[in-house]
Amino acid sequence: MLICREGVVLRITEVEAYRWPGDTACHARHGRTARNDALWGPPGRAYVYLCYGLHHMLNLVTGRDGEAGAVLVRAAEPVAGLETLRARRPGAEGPALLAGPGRLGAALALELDLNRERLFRRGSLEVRRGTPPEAIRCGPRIGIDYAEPAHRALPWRFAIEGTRWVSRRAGLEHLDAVR
DNA sequence: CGTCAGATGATC
DNA sequence: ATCATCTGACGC
Repeated sequence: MLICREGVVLRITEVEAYRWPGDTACHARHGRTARNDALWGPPGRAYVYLCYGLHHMLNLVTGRDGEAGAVLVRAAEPVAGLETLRARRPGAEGPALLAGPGRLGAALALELDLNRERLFRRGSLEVRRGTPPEAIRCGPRIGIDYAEPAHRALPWRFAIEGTRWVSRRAGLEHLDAVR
């Protein structure tokens, strides 16, 4: 899948899945609130939130309207608009540009007002179908120490086999082959 | 290589 | 107080 924004085109290389009920890593675990409302809404929209006061995180809402589910985009590789990306993140080279959800948010210049944006139509933030990966790996998600152990162990992080565009704290070597 | 603290702000 | 992170500093 591709993410398009202001002339920048990225191919998604790494994601994590979240849902509620059944997953205490999910933001929806304490119910529907102003912040996570988009997570409960109709699929195909963005769920954007600020993490640690610094990083804008991009999720694609997946569940049916009224159910909470989303995919966190953790890394991507550049397809077009490299000049713009470099200008937004001076000094960053290679994976440091786009590998990691916070870095990705900075590279895309995400803002909180993109929350609830419809993604599968023309707009300032858009998702399009790209070249499907040949093989995928999966393994545990990252940065969810607060969740129940059984949910921490769920293999719900996915990355394209062989890509170098994977978040630093969570390299491909920790993931199992899926197909 | 590794571990660690601090940044920083919306949210509950 | 908490937090789906990142960076730079330090120690080995």
